[in-house]
Amino acid sequence: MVPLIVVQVVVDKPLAQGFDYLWDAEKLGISPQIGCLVEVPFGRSCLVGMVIKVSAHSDFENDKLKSVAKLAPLPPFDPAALSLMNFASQYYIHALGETIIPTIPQMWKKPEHWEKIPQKLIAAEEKKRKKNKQEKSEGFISEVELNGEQKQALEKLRESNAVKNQFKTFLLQGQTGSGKTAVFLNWLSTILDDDCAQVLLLVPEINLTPQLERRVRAYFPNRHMVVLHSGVTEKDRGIAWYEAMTGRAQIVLGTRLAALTPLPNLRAIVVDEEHDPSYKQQDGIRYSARDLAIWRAHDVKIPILLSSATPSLETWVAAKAGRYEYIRLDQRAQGASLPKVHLINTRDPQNQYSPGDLGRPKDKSVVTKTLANAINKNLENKKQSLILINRRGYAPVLSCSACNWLSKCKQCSSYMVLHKAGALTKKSVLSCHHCGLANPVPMHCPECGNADLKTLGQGTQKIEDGIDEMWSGARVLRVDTDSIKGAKAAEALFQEIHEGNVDIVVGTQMIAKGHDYQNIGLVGVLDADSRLFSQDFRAAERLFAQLVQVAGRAGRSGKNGQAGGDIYIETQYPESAIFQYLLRHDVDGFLSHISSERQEAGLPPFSYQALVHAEARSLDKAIQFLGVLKGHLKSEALISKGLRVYDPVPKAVMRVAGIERAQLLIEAESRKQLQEVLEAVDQHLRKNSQGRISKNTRVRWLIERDPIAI
DNA sequence: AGCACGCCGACT
DNA sequence: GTCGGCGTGCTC
Repeated sequence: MVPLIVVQVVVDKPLAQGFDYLWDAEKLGISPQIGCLVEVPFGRSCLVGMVIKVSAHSDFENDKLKSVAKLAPLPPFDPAALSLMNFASQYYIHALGETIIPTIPQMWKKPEHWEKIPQKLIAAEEKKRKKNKQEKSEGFISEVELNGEQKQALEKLRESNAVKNQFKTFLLQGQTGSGKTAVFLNWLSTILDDDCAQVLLLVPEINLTPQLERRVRAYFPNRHMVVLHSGVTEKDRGIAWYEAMTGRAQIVLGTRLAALTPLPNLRAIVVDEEHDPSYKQQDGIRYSARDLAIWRAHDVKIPILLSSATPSLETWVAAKAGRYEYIRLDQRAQGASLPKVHLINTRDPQNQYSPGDLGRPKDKSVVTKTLANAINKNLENKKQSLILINRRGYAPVLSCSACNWLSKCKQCSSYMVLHKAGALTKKSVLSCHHCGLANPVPMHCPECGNADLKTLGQGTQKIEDGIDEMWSGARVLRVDTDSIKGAKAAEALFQEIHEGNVDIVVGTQMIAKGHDYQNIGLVGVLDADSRLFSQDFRAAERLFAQLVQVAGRAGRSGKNGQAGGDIYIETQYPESAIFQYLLRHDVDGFLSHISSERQEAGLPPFSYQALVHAEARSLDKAIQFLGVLKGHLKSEALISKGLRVYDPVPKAVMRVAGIERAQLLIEAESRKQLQEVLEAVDQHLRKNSQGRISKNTRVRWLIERDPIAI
């Protein structure tokens, strides 16, 4: 009698349990191991799943057990990868199968192709060997070129290398141009002296450019590096992931999705621009790649470095409290100087055009006179200007001058944005940025028939038009997600800027991310006020970080003792604290200021939050559903001291694509307390749901831990 | 989640 | 008579 081998498998379904299967060792070739990727019959179809338990018996009726159909040609996940998955699943209240399976590239989730994979890998290897020779690298700054401060920072980091198996979190804080990248790349390169070691370098969802990739590569000419981000093709991603999880790739450079890649020989992690909101996954399992990276470093006892010019308050507070080792770079490397910040009070008539002014445009100017003069001067100096406006399209709303009609979206509680015809779009449209609905632009008001429709507000297109008109001789380029279709187009546009074929760039925040420009003399920010008074308590923190970042783009040009650039911010509220700290480049002052504000209000990082999201056909149903949930928590005495459950409220954008949305905020004094209540919420909701839809009310729900927007 | 089964209304 | 609505239950 052959002994029974039973494996427990989790699949990509919102089911908390695993399912038992028989393991036919003869058919599958080897004995089962935890972490194996398998194909199993499930219901009437087949699914890929992961083995999470191996045993000799099953609690399930043994004669109803099915057998594992296939085994992937993949080594099992290493124990650390599995413990990371387990942690993420518990912490973010997400089924284990739904946590693991989506992190596996598509290439490995097609059992019908598993036989062919070994050949594919060999072919890819061949192809790469040929290509490898042509790869360029640039931007290498050797250790001897580092300034004193950088050397000291590197020394501190290296001290941690000397102690094996030690978890330590570092915060490397330094303004743009202080040479943070050179410090951590030199650090990683010493860690990679060990041939087996793997390092993970996380970067935000910037348009990962060949530029950045080349720079990292320059430091590790003899090391095997892979890149993982959404722009990498499925096939390349599958291979890169395989090389990472088998320990062959020594450097893994990637965006948040790389944070969940198994790395059996991981020795160090760097999270660059650690404050960046794109580290937070916004659908499926809503994890923070930065937080998971820290947990991971702790779990496998390795150092982790968080790097930023404007750390998140969470990180900054931890560093101040001594929980993280705090390393500062306060000088600017390579002689670059800080940009000068100018606040333009838009309410001051001196800053605006008056009727008799020379050079005044026919229509209302899209920029203040003061900014226009600065742009003029900058043009004369043969420098490029960057104009920032965080609004795509021509105008955010279309309105009727006779009645009160506004271009509201039929399906959402938001307005449709006017996009004018251009190089990429043949026709002008009214488009909803929430549901994607696009309608032709009406010639007459749909309500009263009036032909005089007016635009309200301004977006990148309108600014581009206005700038074009005011500086007809200048070469103007617009950069936003509308002007960039596909990563190649992006690279081409940035190339234009780098080569100096553009005088004025108009764009959204995306132009400030990740790119080092050499000839930007001026940055103008047009819509800072729109984010000054937001409902979201983190809005100020985010705006400040973005402004510091764009300011840094201007400063870059101040190399070799030249004057740094200028940043002009148009605002009605120049006296507000955020701008005053920016004026003095006082990052710590600002963080200290919002830190005490948060502490007083009991907000994160001085408390821990979670949201329960609810979606339904009617808002009442969603609110009621959350109200009932709150009632249940109360009646079961789950709301203890130190825990606050707020009243359910509609979401900021209440309706999207016809679905009404509400949320319930839960706030706790400790992580443990929050964990307990969230597990109770999950259990209770699960009991009355199929998947994530409540049985009787048909409300779809979702728990989100550590939300970054409320 | 996805799918089958099952029990009630307006239709070729 | 049946096509189809979605309430309920199951997936090893």
